Amino acid sequence: MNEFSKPLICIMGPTASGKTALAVELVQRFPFEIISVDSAMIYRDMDIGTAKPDAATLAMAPHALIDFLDPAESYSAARFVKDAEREIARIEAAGRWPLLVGGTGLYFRALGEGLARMPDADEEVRARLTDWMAAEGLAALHARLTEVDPQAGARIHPNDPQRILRALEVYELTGEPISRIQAKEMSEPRRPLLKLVVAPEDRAVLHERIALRFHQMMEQGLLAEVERLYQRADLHPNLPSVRAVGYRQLWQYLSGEGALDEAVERGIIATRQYAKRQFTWLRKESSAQWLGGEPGSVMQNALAVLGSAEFLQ
RNA sequence: GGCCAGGUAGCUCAGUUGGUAGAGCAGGGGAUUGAAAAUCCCCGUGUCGGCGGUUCGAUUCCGUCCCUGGCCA
Repeated sequence: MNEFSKPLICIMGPTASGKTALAVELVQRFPFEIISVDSAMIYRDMDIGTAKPDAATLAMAPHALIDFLDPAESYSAARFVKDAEREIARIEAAGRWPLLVGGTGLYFRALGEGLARMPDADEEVRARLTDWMAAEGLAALHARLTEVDPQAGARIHPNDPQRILRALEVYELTGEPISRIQAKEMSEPRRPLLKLVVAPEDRAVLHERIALRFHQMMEQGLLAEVERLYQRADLHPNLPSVRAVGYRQLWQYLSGEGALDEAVERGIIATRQYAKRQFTWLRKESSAQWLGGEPGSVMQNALAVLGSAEFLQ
C-alpha cells in the first residue's frame, strides 16, 4: 500500500458525544496526532462555548487546527482542506499518524471528496449582492440566478439567501454558472477516509448530555467569555463566530433580548438542533463504522476496528 | 365556602354563529461544493377536562362534577 492510498482515520460524531475523550485515549496507545475538524474551535477566545479541550488535555494530546483564527475572520471549507492537508503532511513526515476528529460534516466531505475549483468569497462582490438583496428582495436575486444559471436556480431554494448569494458571487467572479463548475471532474486524487462514528444510540440520552453540558459551560463562565467578544467594536451578529451555537443566544441576551434563563434555554435548543443536523450527515456516511455512545464500549469498538486495519501492520 | 376567568397537540394559545380543529414554539426527517455550530426545505388526529342532557349530530348549547389561577369571605 503506497502513501497515497493509506486511509486517514477519522472520528466523527454529533456534539457532546464524547469524540474528544476517545481521541485522547487513542493518542495514549498509538502514535496518533489529532487534527480538529470543527468550524468553531478554530477561533481564539472561544474556548468554553466550543467545548475546546482544556490546557491539561491539550498538553497530553495536542490538537492542530484549533485556536488560530480571530473571531472577526471568516474561514471556509476550502481553507480547511488546505490546512488539514498541510497538517497531515507534517504529521506523516514526522513518522506519526494523523487522527481527524470533529463534527463538521462539510469539512469531512470536502477533505474526502475534494471541492470544485472556485473562487474564494469576495467581500466586495458579496457586499454589493447583499445591498441589492436589501433593496430589491431575495426573489429578485433568485430570479437573476435562474436567468444566468437555470440549473442552480432550480436546485437552490428561493428562500436560501446564503446559497443564492454564493452562486451569484461565483458567476460574477468567473462569468461561469456555478452548476457547471460543480459538475466538472475533480481530478486531484483523494486519500480514503476510515470513518469511525461516536454517537449515543438513544437521542434522549444525547439531549440530556447537551443540556447538562450547556449548564456546565455557564458555570465555567461562558457568559463572561461571550461578553468579552460583545465588548469588541469589530464583532457583530452576522459573523460566523458570533452565530455559533450558544454564542448567538447569549449575544442576544447581552443586546437586551429577553432574560438570561431564556437565552440559556434557546442555546440548549439550538445545540439539539445542531446535533440533529449532524446526524443527517452521519447517516449518509455509508462506509462509516458506528462505535455507539457508551464511554466504556466506544474504546473497545474502536480498538477492534483499528486492530484489524491493515495499515497498522 | 361564594363569585369570576380558564381547562383544545409535548408547551403557549387560536377557533368552530352546533357538522369531531389549527398556528407559533418544541420535536422528527431531509438538503448541504470557499459563512456549514451556517443557511434552507418537508412533516400537525389530538378521549377539544370527566359524566350526563338537548340535538339527526356536541369540542361548541345546558346541567353537574373535577382541576388550575384570581378576587371575596
